[in-house]
Amino acid sequence: MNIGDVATRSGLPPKTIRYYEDIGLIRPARSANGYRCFQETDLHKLTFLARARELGFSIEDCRLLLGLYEDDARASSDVKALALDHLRAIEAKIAALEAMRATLGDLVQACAGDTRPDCPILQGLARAPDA
Amino acid sequence: MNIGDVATRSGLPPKTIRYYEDIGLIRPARSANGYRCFQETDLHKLTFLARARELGFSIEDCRLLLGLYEDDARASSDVKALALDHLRAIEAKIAALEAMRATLGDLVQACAGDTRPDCPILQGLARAPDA
DNA sequence: GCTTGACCTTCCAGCTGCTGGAGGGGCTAG
DNA sequence: CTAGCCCCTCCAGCAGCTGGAAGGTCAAGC
Repeated sequence: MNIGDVATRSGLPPKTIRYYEDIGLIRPARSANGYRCFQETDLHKLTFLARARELGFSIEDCRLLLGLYEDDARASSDVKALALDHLRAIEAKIAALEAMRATLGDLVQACAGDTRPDCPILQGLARAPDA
Repeated sequence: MNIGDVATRSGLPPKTIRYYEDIGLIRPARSANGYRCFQETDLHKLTFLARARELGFSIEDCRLLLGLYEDDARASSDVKALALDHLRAIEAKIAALEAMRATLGDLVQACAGDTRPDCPILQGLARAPDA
């Protein structure tokens, strides 16, 4: 398979696939003409990567996950620990965003949104956050 | 005031303040020795920026907000529109993260997390997302 | 007067995770 | 034999800083 085929099949753009090779996540073979020549296993790894990325895992996490994926002697506890850490990070991000939403939502609601210059949003930004 | 003072008072690192000058968000005066010389108005702008950033506004949004902040003839509707757009973006991010949390949470719960290699998390990543 | 140390300056490089584009080669069909 | 699509590499850039090098300045203490 050429890169275009695995791109279509994995859902990842060719550029991204080249990048993943660059940073050592995959090591596709090469044809005589220099084209990357992907096997089914490469495709599996790419779809695995695509899904891990969709779940928000960092590239370095993906590297570890891929290592575990390929290691038949892995302990599922290692995978779970990684996933749990990431889950906590996601939850922290959600909490931070929800705090933003709450504050911003209040400000937006307080703002008349008309032609006058008075604006609680700007006032809120200029004032101390908890004042 | 020197940069260290405004850094302490605004909560922004000196590096960030220099960066904000670089990209034209602020224009502090200079002392004879070349040091940046901040007025109270600069400090106000910096704290404004710090809070806008805390609420997740992009630098370009901050630039617009700062322009509105300084424009006595602004219409609050302009501010509100910007804030509302950003609020929608935050909500979209929350939704995306909550989808991740749900999927990842299910996988984590299904995983025994012991010394055996069987791992629903890895299986989930290898399998189609909706399959 | 001199040193020490904290502060200030500029500039360049790097982080994440791609993405766009330039400049060039290969391959297939008409 | 040319058109058009695919492939290649390499370099630059996005956001929003952050770290570090190399050097100037200033106040305090000896």
